[in-house]
Amino acid sequence: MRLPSSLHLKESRDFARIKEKGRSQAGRFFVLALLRDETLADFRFGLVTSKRLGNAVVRNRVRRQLREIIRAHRAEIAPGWQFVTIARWRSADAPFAEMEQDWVRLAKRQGLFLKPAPPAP
RNA sequence: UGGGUCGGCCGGAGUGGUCGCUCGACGGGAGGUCGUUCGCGGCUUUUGCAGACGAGAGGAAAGUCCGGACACCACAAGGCAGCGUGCCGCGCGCAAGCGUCGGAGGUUCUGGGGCAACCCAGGGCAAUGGAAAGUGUCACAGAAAACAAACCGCCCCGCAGCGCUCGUCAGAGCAAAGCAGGGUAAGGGUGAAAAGGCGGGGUAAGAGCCCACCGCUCCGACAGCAAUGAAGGAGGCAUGACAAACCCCACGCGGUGCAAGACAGAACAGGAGAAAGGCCCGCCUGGCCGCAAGCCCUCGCAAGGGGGUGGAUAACUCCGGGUAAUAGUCGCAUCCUGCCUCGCAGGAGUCGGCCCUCCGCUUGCGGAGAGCCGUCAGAUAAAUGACCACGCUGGAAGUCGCGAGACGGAAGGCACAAAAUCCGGCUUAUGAAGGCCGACCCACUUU
Repeated sequence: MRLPSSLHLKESRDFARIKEKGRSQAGRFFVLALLRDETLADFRFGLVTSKRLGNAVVRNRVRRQLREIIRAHRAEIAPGWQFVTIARWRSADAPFAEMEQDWVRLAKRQGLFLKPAPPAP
């Protein structure tokens, strides 16, 4: 399952729009904010890792781990969503399995997934 | 020679599996075009491919301290502001800064002396100008913390009078608790720090109030290149700490940084502002650019000058991406040389692959060399990795044993930190093995 960078949200106004018009929910490690966009054939995602998380190395690692989580669940994500995942400070040194669990729980509760998720491959 | 401890420098973390990201070029598909023997081929453009191949963070990429390349600003004057540096000498460096160098003061530790304050010697440490120019801060505790302070205690005076003594029973004297006023910084207690220390005199009690010694402050012959030291003299003692808070002083510095800047891009102008200002330049002085045409007044023979009116043009600033373009392009990717000069060619080097020759031998590995092919980090909400297993380190529980110990292997740990135009220097952070250098200690050997 690939995850090219063309799915990334890059414009700062996209982030602002999701923050302003979308809904959000906070978990233990992340905040998930999302907004419907029916014109999209697939989905778009953005990541936010603030300086509160740590230095550049820590921020980069959390971003990569988040990309890995999203990549692993790409097939389950319903098309037409724009969503932003904001890393909270606790995620700086969290185990990967717990981060994934937290993100999946948020995604399910916000209806990001297509249907009851099939068992992970 | 061996071992150990400490310090400095170099070094920059292993293996495999599954999956992923960015870039390059290759192949495939599609379009265009040219050729065609109608099979297809050449060139070119473009898009996606869960296509194959190759490459892909550092010694500090960090801090942004210094120097340079490169680009723009009007070659950029003076002052302020801002930024940087900060004991002295010597050496290196343009500078930041550096030094197994020498010295000065400070502070701290150890040893010695002293009742103590403090002094002497040795070692360590530090961004070590200024805290009597000014502002600010100093928690908690404590009565009081910076133009210091009276809680307890001590002392004096007054009121009061438990009670005691004497008594000629009239009274007299002493006098505790308590209350009011005052003195006092010796003692207690608090604190990181309590207004110099100790001894003596002195006093109602005390106090540099006075005296000796020690310390301190000021002046300072003289010594030293200097930091600074200091004979001597004066002063009863003032001046708590922080300048890595602002600040003051001295010295140094064109500014802005690839978000520079160029192209697409039309500039003989797309929109908005700007109603006289804008720029150098954050502020002032100074300078440069601009303040249109038209009209009126005025000076002048004239060219032209001055003033007013006028209007929204100018300098300048900001925004946008419809056309065009588009996940904008270039700048921007090893080095050198050449040019038919800006994208090609040649050469050199790095790494990888294939193959050949030679050498060593553990006989399938290591080393050397030649050839061919490929490659040279280039992201931009920012790729260069994620996960798992092994590995290294670590040694818990538990088991065995009288015990010494043996078996056992859990948790934890495997750094600091990520390019952002490029190069050089500096500083700071930091992990294993291993290597080098220096100091000290111990043992042995030789002289």
